[in-house]
Amino acid sequence: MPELPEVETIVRAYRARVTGRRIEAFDCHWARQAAPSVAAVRRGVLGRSIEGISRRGKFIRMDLSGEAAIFVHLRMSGRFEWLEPGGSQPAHVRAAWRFAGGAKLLFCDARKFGRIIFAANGGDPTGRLGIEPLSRQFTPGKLAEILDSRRRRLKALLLDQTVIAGLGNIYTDEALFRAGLHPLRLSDQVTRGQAQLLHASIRAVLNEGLRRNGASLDWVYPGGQMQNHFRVYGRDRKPCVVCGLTIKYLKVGQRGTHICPSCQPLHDAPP
DNA sequence: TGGTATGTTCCAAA
DNA sequence: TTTTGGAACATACC
Repeated sequence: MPELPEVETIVRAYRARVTGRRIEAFDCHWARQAAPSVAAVRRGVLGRSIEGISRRGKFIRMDLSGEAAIFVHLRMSGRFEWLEPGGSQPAHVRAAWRFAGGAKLLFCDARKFGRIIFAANGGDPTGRLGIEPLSRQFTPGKLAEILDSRRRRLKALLLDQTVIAGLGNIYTDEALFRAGLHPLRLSDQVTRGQAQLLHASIRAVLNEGLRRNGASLDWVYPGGQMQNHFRVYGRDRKPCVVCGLTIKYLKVGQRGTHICPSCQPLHDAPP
């Protein structure tokens, strides 16, 4: 489900609620979602306080007292819910942290793909992630270097979290559309000028997603508005907002992909 | 009923 | 060595 803007929105929404809370209990009902194990996570978090919450790529990181941290990846359908004592349980609760006072942070996940990882000195699952696309280090030159040093389809490259961390299927389609680049174009066949445009497009779609609190497409992630401002994602068989031609749906590396065949040519026109 | 889903990982094949 | 394809994970929705 969530990509960088959605995860960041969740982190911001929960920051005030979880910061400073002392964890009194942890449980997880679907064992494979907790790593290294449910018992290890419980042992690790019990008695510690949450000192901060942040995002790295699509991971949520909760720093704990005593040099430890919890990492949560929501994958396709994970979400957080807040439960006050006496409140009613939402559907698909897979794990819960109970704090002093009785309030609970719930981890709900219909598809059970999400992960909760406890790390004490090392074992940080975000270590393999690529550059943050909204960071100062992500420059047009850096993107050009990333594209040049490989020969991969643009869509596959942008979705690769070890290269750039945080883009998912939606924002990748939106960024490629705004840059006028076909998802199947090979990365080393992108000109310097196109790389610059792609860089600006990536930042623009992510920033717009943040401004609109993410995109809400189904029951999984509520509250966002970005779904009302897609230019290409989910618009197959509808007219392109730029040229009016019909938006096409194709599969690229098992992922549904939306393009305007006219605005996103596979090859540059000869001079 | 079958196809589809905002994600990642693992292995085989090219 | 690098890149891609397919399956797997598990469930809900239309």
